[in-house]
Amino acid sequence: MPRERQEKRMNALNPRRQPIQQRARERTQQILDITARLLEEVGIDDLTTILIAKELGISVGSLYHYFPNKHAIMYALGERWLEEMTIAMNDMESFAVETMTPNQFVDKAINRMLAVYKAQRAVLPLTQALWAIPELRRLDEEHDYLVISKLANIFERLQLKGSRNELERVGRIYLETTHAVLLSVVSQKTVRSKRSLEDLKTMIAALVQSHAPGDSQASKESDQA
Amino acid sequence: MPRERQEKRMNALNPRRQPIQQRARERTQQILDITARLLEEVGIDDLTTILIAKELGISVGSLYHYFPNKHAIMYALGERWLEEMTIAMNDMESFAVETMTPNQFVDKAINRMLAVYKAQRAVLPLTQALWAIPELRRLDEEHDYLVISKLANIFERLQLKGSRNELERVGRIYLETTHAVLLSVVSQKTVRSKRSLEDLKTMIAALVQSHAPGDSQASKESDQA
DNA sequence: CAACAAACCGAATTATTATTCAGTTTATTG
DNA sequence: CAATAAACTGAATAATAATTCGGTTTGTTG
Repeated sequence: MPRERQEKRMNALNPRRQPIQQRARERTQQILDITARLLEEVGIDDLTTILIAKELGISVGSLYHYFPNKHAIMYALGERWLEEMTIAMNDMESFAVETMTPNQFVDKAINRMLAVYKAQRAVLPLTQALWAIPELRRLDEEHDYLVISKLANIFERLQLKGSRNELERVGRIYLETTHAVLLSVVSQKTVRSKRSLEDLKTMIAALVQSHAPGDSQASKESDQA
Repeated sequence: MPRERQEKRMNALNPRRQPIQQRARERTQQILDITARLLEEVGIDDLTTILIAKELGISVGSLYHYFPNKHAIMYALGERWLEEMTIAMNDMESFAVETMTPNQFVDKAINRMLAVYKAQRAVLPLTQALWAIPELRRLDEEHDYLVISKLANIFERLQLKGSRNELERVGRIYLETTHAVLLSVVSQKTVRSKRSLEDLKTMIAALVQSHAPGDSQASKESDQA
């Protein structure tokens, strides 16, 4: 019963075929690489199929030989991103969380996430596109779900307080904050970049700490009294 | 020497005229209101001039009577946003910062910022558009500059450590974090929303604290030893 | 090397939208 | 109530970009 590739949904967004020839397999990658570079350079609005083709030195016709439409290329880029993130989150889950303090976990986890952001080009326009283009929205949601649920798993192992629902809410705050600040971090020069990364760790550590047992969010409350 | 309106730059993005008749002044506002609503509902990509006109019950021609082009409408929306933010930042600057603890300041400052985000429709698509559309980029930069420099002023008054440059870097982290999390906050229901707001305050408080004199970022370092 | 398929080409087609403009209606004013 | 300007109309135009398709070149295979 050969049905390896049957999980594929959204036919209109998947590559036309699994390329037969070596050359073709390379082309598919080239298209994605060039598209990522152009996305970074010119932004989503000026990213046209003609531009991609020209930059690659092939014709638009050839481009459409590999992808059924423009969104399919973006979709493939989004899948790449999601895969990287999946690996990273699995890495995090395999940390010996139980033997770590929350701060130790945060330190390692943020470093791991930073590596993903550094490796991937065009993170900002890509993630914006995943949100803005209805056909790609599902990928964005999958991404968020992945990160948030894995984080919630880890939060449980760290013995944080609160229901599953609550831990997932904290996961979203973690995600949004980390995403926003890492975008700054990767665009800054070394010294500033390093300091901003420290700031991020400080903030996320405070977030996690505030949900640890034995913390009654005391610092703020007492001030307000 | 009457030259009231001479600060206007970018003729192509400003309204065609200061409307003479009452009706017309209302129209200008209506256009902005409808555009903001549609921006929220359909997103930037499906926001067409025809749609705006139809939704308002006027013709495209009329739309162009008020604004020279589509970007000018977005630009006006961006200006509105920038004005709100300017008022908010001035408010913050007028806090009696010197008599407050950092945490007290953060509490009030975040509340003030939340009010801006709650009052404005379509914050996410609007800010994305300001970033993505070259003609509007200047507004985005003005916005960032406004917030960051005002924050840096306040940080100085709070006696935070570091050069002006460093305080502005911290201002950016403050801005990015607050923006990202407030977008979540305004989209959540009451209970979750309230908790996320608390989380934001916790994180920002930690950020500010870590730059206060007498703090050697001890908590994280000691853990890593 | 013939036959077949994979890759490729790029001009032509299609679709979508912003923008214009020649006129019409509505308000203001002397 | 003319006369003038403000508001308005919507079909026509212009520009841009995605997508198609008939045909060519290149690679593979028996």
